[in-house]
Amino acid sequence: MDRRPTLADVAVRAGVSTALVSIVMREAPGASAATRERVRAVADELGYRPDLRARLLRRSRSRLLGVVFGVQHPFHGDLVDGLYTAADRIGYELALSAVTPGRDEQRAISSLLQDRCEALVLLGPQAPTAYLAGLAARLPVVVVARAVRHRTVDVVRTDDAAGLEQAVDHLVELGHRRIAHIDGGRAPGAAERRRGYTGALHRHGLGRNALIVPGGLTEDDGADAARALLELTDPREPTALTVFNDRCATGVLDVLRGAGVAVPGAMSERSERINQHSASSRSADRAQRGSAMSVVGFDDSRLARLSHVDLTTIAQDAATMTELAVARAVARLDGAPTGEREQVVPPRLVVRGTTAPPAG
Amino acid sequence: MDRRPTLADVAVRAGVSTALVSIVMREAPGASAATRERVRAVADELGYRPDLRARLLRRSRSRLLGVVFGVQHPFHGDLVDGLYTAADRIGYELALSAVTPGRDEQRAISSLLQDRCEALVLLGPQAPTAYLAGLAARLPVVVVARAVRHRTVDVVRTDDAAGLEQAVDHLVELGHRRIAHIDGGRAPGAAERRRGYTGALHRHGLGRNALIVPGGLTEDDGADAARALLELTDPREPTALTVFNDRCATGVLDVLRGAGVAVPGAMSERSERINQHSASSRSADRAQRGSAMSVVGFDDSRLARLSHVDLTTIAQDAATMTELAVARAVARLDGAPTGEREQVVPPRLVVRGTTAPPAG
DNA sequence: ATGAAAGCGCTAACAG
DNA sequence: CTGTTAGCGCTTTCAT
Repeated sequence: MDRRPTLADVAVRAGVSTALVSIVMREAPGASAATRERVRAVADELGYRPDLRARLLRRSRSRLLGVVFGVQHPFHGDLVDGLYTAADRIGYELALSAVTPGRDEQRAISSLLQDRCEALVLLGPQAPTAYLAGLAARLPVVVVARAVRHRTVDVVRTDDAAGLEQAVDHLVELGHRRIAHIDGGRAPGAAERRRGYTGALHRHGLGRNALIVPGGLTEDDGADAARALLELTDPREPTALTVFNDRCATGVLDVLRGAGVAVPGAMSERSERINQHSASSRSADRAQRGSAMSVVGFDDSRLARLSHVDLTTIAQDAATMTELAVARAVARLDGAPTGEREQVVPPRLVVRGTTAPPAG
Repeated sequence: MDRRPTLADVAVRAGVSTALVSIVMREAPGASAATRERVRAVADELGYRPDLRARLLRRSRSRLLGVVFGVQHPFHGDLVDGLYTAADRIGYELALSAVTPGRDEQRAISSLLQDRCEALVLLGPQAPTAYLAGLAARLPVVVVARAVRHRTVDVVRTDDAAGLEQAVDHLVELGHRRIAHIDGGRAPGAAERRRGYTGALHRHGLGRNALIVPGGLTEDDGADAARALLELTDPREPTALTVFNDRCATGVLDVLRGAGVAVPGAMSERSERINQHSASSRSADRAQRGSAMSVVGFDDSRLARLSHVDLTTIAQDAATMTELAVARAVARLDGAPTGEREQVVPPRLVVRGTTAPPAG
């Protein structure tokens, strides 16, 4: 396997200068149609591919956006997809750097810095604000899906509070009065969602019924929270749940259904059967009374859309968010005047199978 | 925000030549301790970071490995993690390129080619063998988790057939006689796993009971397959299932449990309750008879390890596979003598909650 | 141990 | 329209 062909190789073979080849390859103006034709033919024949690194090295502007994402998070997958699309549209490349169990955020960012990215897009970063601020002093930093209050850091996030208000409104409209929230702890967005939940409950005069159960952002966190909920012996025992995110909601659903608590939706066949037949356990009591538990998630990740999950959820508008994030990063690079540091995208309620009026 | 510091900036500030700074930054021999100290101090002070692109451009060898992965696949996340570790250990960098709903494999590979990666590591690629072969003519290509029979393509994969044999052995040992397989269609590894399943059944003299249900690699595929299975009125009605992968198994589990079919494991509390109370539907009949369905997945992705899933599964040894993949890529680059094109890693049965002896 | 100089593959002025 | 030239930031001889 010999050396890859270079611009010079193509130039020699085509009998022109390297500059001309460069022009043709970049589809820049300044070459005759005939030359273009010939150069392209030779390039194809040689299997020539421009060396991006050399190109970027030479260019003052690298047109490279660094992206840090969590390899575990389904929603990050959706965001990465959107980022590719958005970057592509305006001729930017993406450099991906993953946060994995064995590779922390710090390293992910650090490697991107070496790649000469012009700006950084961080998906739900864990790093403290101070660190992000330090980073932003070196190059434009756009944080997605997390609130960061600092004047040098751009933020694109969903209106988490509004999302939870929509969720609560939906449930109240269905007739629910006792609605609990399984929260995300210190996860990005969790505080805002808690706030939205509490606010909405008060607005509906249900402040007394507020109940926040510690959760988290993984399925296991949801499972734990659901188990805790099942232990609850309390007049405020809820008929509906708003859950921090879809992953967590999945865990909740599994445990609830596993414990015989009816959850509306695709599985209702089973639920009905359970409702017909009494049993001795607490959760069966619940079933016996004909009660059911409605569940609302957050994100509208692919997870929620699965037919067997069919989760009512608050959709984050990944397409818009990624579009804004890329646009903002580029605006900073161009020194264009920009508006607010923080861009808040409205969420959207997606009603699926897991919500229904309370039984009884 | 002014220009990032370069080698030259550091050199001037430290009062030495750029060559010396280069030596210090690379920790190469040829500089006094005092100089090292001073240069490093200045570099830190300036926040200097070597430009990877320029470095790679100059170096003949880029020490860059391109990785194509599917942003949707949890198991690819595990592999990426392992690849980072393996590459890191031998001083290679990784360039990640994602396959997303809006970005196909072709583009993912193409962008890596421009990045001057020295070799490509493809995780479960969909591309036809011919295309991969063409690629391998240009640079070393290591395919992970898919069988490709071509003399120029390196392959690191799990012994899929052996994995399914282990799964079947485990179930037979528990006493199951009617074991069905939900397969992965044309997904990487699916054919081998089917073969392993069929072979193992024959070995146990259960060939007559073989039943292969069309599935796929997503949760939805599993859900569909499970529904099809529930419709089954057949003497061969199984008491246990081997499923193409963990994702698919998750869908299967949800539908089975939703239909009231007892599956062993964390959820058994509910299952027992159901078993006590008869109902009219087919699946309830199944429950009434005290039957249960054991389920075995494949991959041992994080999904299987979730407490509420607790899936018995065939573990792919991601750490070993990634280690081998990187080692092989580098061996090709070094022109080192290598062994077989195909390296097959043994899988390992991980018994968790979803398998138990057949009821009755 | 240190420095000068060449050049990796490409683009951007400028000259013709 | 085409060619020449000068670097981008770094590594690597080869001198000193």
